[in-house]
Amino acid sequence: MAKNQKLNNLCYLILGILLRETRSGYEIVKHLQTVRPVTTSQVYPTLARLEKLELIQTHMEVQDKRPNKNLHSVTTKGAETLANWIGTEPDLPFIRDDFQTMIYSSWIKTPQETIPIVERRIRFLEDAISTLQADLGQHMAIYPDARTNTQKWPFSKYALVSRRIHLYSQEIVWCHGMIHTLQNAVHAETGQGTAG
Amino acid sequence: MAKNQKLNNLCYLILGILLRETRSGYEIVKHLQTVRPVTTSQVYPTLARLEKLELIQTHMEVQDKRPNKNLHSVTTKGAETLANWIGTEPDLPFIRDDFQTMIYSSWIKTPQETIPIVERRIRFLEDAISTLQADLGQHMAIYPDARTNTQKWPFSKYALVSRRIHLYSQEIVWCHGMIHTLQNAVHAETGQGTAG
DNA sequence: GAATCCATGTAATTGGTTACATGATTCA
DNA sequence: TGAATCATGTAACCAATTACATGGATTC
Repeated sequence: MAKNQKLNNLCYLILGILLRETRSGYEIVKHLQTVRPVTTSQVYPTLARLEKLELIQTHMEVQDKRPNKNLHSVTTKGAETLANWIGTEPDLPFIRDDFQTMIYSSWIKTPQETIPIVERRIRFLEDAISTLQADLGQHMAIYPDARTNTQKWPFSKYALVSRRIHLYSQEIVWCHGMIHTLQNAVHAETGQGTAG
Repeated sequence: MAKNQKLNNLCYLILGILLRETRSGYEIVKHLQTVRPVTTSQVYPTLARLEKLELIQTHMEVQDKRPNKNLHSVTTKGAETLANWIGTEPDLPFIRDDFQTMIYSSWIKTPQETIPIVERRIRFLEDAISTLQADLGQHMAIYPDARTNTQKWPFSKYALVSRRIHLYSQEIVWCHGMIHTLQNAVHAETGQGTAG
C-alpha cells in the first residue's frame, strides 16, 4: 500500500530547488543548468510524479502576455522526505565523460594530435569557470552572508559553485601537466630523429 | 544502407580496452572498474552490437576447469573508428552525484549534521585514492616507461589514474574548507547563545 | 522576417541498473 | 559448507536524450 518507490537523484534536486522558492517547470530547467543540466522532458514527468506522491503542490499562476505557469512548492511531507534522505549512504557517483574516454585511448594518437584535445578541454573548463564565477559574483552581491550563514540556502549555492570552480581549476592544472609531458615527447622525437 | 548509428561512450571505452589486449566480456567488466564501473548486462549486448558492426571479432577459447571464454579483439575498421572519434567535439560530461545533491540542500540541516556527511565524503575519496594508488604502483612497476612513452597504452592508463588521484585529492581539500566553515558556524552559534 | 524567450507537455529511442538464470571451481 | 570467482547471457525496469507539437511576445 505505502508506495515506497525509491526516489532518484533528480527528484531530490527538484525538491531542493523548490524548497528554496516556488517555481515552474520551465524555471527549474533554467536554474538547474549550473548544477546539473536537465531538459523539460525529464522535469515535467518528474514533477507529475512528485505531485502524485504528495511531495509537492501545484497552483496555476495566470499571466498576461505570457503563457500561464504551474507553480510548484514543496509540501511538509516533501520537506521531510528530502531532510531524511540527506545524510543517508550516497550511491556511487556516475560520470560519463568523452574527454576521459578519449584520453584513455590517446596513446594511439601522436602527441601532436593529443595536445589540441587537452587544450580544448582547458578552454571548456575555463569557459565553465567564468560562467560559474559570474554567477557566484552576482549571488554574493545579493546575499553577502552566503559564505557564513550555513542554514540559509544561499550558503548551499555558494558551497556548490565554489566546489565546482575549485575542481575545474584543478583539472586545468592536470591538463597543463599533461601538455608538458606531451611536449617533451614531441621534443624527444624530433630531437633524436627517428626513434628505434 | 550504411548503418551509421552513432556509437556511445561505452562503445569507445570497450574498443579502447580491447585495443590494448584481447579480452572476454567478464574481463572487460573487471578491468573497467577503475575507469568507469559497468555491469555484464551492459557489456555483453554492447559487444554483440560492436561485432555486428564488424568493429570487433570474437573467437572462443576453450578452457579446462573454467567456463570457455569469448575473446574479443578490435578489427582494423574498429581501430579506425576509434581513432577517428578521438579529437572530435566531446559531448558535455554527465555527472550524477548524491553527495553534490545533498550539499545542494544541506542548508536545511544543522552544521553538526552536515559535518559528518562531508567527513564521509572524505573517507570515500581517501579510499578511492588508495585503491588508485595501489593500482598505479603496480602499473608503474610493470611498465616503468608509462610516464614518458606517450604512444604505448600504459601511458594512457597512467594519465587517467593520476588525473583521478589529483582530482580526488583536490576534492578533499575543498571538503576540509567546508568542514572549517561549518565548524565556525557551530562555534558562532554555541558561543553566542541562541541566535536572533 | 527570423530567431529566441516563455511555457507545457508527449512519444520514441537509447542508456543504465537490478534481478534472474545457470553451473563448475576454488578459497575460507 | 557457504561464499567468492570465473563465465555468459536475458528480462524487466528506470533514467536520460532526442524529436515532435503548439503558440504568443519579444528582440535582432
